[in-house]
Amino acid sequence: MSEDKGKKHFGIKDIARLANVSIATVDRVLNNRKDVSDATRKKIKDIIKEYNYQPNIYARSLSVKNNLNFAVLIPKTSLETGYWQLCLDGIHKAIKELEPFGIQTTVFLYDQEDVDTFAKASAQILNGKFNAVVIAPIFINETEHFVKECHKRKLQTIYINSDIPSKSTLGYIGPDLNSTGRLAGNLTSYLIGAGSKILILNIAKGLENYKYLDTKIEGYKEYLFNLNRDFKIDVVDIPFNEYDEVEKELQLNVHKYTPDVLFVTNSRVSIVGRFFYDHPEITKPYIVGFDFLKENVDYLAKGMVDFLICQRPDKQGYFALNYLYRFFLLKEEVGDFKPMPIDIITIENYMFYEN
Amino acid sequence: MSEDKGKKHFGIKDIARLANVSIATVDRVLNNRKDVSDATRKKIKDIIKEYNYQPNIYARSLSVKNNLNFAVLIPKTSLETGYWQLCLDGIHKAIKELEPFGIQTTVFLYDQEDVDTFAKASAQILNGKFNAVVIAPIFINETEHFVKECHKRKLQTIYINSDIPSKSTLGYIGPDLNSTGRLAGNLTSYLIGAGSKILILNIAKGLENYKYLDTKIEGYKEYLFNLNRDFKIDVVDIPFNEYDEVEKELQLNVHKYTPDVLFVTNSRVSIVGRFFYDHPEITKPYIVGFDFLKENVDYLAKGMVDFLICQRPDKQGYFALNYLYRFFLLKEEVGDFKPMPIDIITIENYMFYEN
DNA sequence: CTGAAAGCGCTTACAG
DNA sequence: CTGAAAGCGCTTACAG
Repeated sequence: MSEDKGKKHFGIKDIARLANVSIATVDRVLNNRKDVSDATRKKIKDIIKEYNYQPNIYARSLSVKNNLNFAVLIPKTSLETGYWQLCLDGIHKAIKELEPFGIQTTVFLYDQEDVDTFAKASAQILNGKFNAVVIAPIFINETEHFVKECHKRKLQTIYINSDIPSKSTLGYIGPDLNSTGRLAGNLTSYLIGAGSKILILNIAKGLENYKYLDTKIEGYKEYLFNLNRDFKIDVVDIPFNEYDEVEKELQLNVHKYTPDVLFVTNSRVSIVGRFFYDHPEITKPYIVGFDFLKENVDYLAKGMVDFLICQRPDKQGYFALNYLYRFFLLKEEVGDFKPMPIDIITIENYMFYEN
Repeated sequence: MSEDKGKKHFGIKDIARLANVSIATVDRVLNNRKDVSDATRKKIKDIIKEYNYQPNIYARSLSVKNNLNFAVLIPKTSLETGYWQLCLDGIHKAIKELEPFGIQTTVFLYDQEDVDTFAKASAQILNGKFNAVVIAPIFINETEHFVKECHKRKLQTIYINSDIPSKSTLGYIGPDLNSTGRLAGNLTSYLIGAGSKILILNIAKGLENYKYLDTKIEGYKEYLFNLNRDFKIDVVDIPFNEYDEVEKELQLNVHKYTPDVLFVTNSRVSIVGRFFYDHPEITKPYIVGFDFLKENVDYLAKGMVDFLICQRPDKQGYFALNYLYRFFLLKEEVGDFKPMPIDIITIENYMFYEN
């Protein structure tokens, strides 16, 4: 009926006493260093196991004088999307937590519409004295080139937000994009009957940079196709410009396709919400889109957007650095793929979403 | 294009040097203790502000010798529901993290079908030397009595999982139960057309102990009623017994009501999933229920359950203790209501839900 | 292969 | 009102 937790901290000193050695020797065993006889090593290991010794990581963080330098290379926040700001928020949270451990982190931001800024920033990183770099691989070829150079210099790499074929050393942390699409398909399937019309909307500038949208769309279509419910699915690309121009395109396509569901493949779903809000004369289809941005949530709250699928960019940023910390300091193995949860937000749970 | 983070830690020593005082005096100012002249206090405060001094909480945790004792009073895990096990998992995680700060936590488990066990455990807590207690207030009157006694003894209290009218000193951490019901209503509304039939199922032993289910049901009905879509809603209580008996009840009620949606108000939704899995001859309605328990997820994965609404019992447990830590050690103000996120899980995102 | 000592950035008696 | 010193549990040179 009651579980007790007692015992004052059983520390390195206690081990030393029990083993009749100095604390330095215990430390050597704890950190798997050379220069300990097998006999004492075994004796100490046994005591550690017997007493279930847990090191005090705070004491360790105090005494250890790390000199780790991490770099972060992600797109800068643009007016069009606050998505990367959320990611940056998570990164700053991690930076603050990591500082007491002697870890310095430098953030490099590039313009995702200007590959030169990526090249320049990545060159800076290569010339710096970094131990690891967190990369959002928007430019696939340039990233491939960059990580190759990193690996030559023994610089660890980790991807966030989307994965690419050329491997980083520490894997990828972010959503499974195919599943993200499948989830959108799953939600869509609950909204409409057999034979309904679905319009997939890509609203973006320079679509060539957004290969990962294709993965989402594949998952979406595949899921719906396998239901055998004879949905009519069309895909339309709309360049992201002034609202007025996007509106014109929306008007055209909505009239052309009269969809029952609109699936917006990225965080620009608020634009579509605004469109139907401004045009109450047009029957609103169900609308599914991405990301917990203020403007998206506004139209969710107004009932214009039905489902927002969220992949926690803040957590991605936070955990990317957290994994680096664990890799370097705690020597933990890190798996190749660290999937992020994929959250579903509606008008009835958005107010509790933030922590 | 790049944000720099530099500077070795600016510490209490640096402040002391700049202010021409000893570190003890700086410490006095930092911790708002008496016995410092206004002049030096101001000088030090200015330096702290100017250099944006951030204390190293790890160093603090090392040197401070806290003697805090927390108690946790929650239902024990029963065979029928792993819900409280999840909560306990989060609590154990927090206990481990809090130990290095000199915080001892004792868990008391009571049987939610036996009020005597609650009385006995709460008496034990009152006789102990605790500074605070985390309470899951299943027994409303007994909890009211207990917290009154706690408050007489200057014992801080905090509720988790569900709230009750008699106030704890540190508020409530958990879901907004009315919203939880509304969210279930919201999802339901996407599944069915006007005039559809909905059956609400309470499957529980000793229903009188589960007042909080009523709050969920209220939110659910209210949401659906306000849509004016002429849904037919019925509520049925089924005592929780052997599966065979529940099955019989289910069979009766499904035939009687032929619902289009089944809303199971607690975590016993796997039973309903199993029922339709075992009876493929009966047309399965849409099924909405609660909680990320293994057996529920199994039937979600099998396509028998459509939506699971999850209120993160693990996080509730973790954060309850985390709040106590912040209240006592960081002197943070804690709000009255700390809402938990309400998550939606389907067959397409459950595999990424756990962290 | 092993140990004594200093130090990480704080807090806490204790002495003045 | 103020300061010198010890100590929290570790790690890190340095000496042997």
